[in-house]
Amino acid sequence: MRYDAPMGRLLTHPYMGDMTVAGILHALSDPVRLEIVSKLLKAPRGMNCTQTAQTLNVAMPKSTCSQHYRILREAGLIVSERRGVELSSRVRAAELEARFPGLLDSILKSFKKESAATARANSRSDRSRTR
Amino acid sequence: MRYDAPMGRLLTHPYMGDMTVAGILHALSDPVRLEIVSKLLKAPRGMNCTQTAQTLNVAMPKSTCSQHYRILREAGLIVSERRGVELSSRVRAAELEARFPGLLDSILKSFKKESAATARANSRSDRSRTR
DNA sequence: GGCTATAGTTCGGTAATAGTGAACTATAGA
DNA sequence: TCTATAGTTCACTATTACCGAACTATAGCC
Repeated sequence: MRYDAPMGRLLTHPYMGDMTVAGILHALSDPVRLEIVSKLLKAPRGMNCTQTAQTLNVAMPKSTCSQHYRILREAGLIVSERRGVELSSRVRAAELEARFPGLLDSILKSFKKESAATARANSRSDRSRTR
Repeated sequence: MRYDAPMGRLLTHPYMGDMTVAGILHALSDPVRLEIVSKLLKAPRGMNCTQTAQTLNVAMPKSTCSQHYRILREAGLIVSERRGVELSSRVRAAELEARFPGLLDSILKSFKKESAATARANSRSDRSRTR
């Protein structure tokens, strides 16, 4: 039920029809992966592991990053293709939207709201600490 | 960061402010729990473990059912209160909607769509098997 | 071709989490 | 108090996650 991706036998992506809601929610049930997907959506040309790990300002071993990408890929959320030495990934936004309309948007909207609230809370406690 | 529920020291529920998107998605990243929540939403007076296990037409030990409820409860998705000998749970729909507008609806809408598609596929293969 | 550097995957270990039967706790009613 | 019902907790096994070390793939240079 899988097909080989353009870059060869290394990576497989599920068909859209094999995606499940539970699978998608599991893939997104981790703050790091939520962050990755939300960053990928803003990068029209895709992003690779290394770039992601840098922008995430969380120290993350590359093996861990690779696993996060694998989980997202196997859930059908992203496609990865090789560009020279690196692997560029992007969100399968149109396909996802066709299969589960509004789902990803709604999740990322909530996540954005939560992140903003957390950031506000942190900056408040920062100020109170330095006083 | 928790408060005791009305029925005593047994069950704790998180404050709404402690809910996280990742936590909610994790709680819903299981088809059984998605089913439970969707059934609970249709039962205005709440439902208990035993009823749930029966309507789910999946053989499920009560310890497993209890764990599913615990996970949903700890993620903030449901509240449980004692009614005599049984424990009645309902979805914290209004609070969820206030904190993450549209999130639960959107997830359950996708799940419903997927369930319908699966049911159609199963009935097709049933017919072809009996021919 | 070989050599080196970069990007990422896979492996192997340990740690955390899930499913489930058995034992236990809580409530209601006779 | 005794019994029945509903659910939780415990203990065990099995699956999954994290992360460092080793390995693979590609590109560029000589």
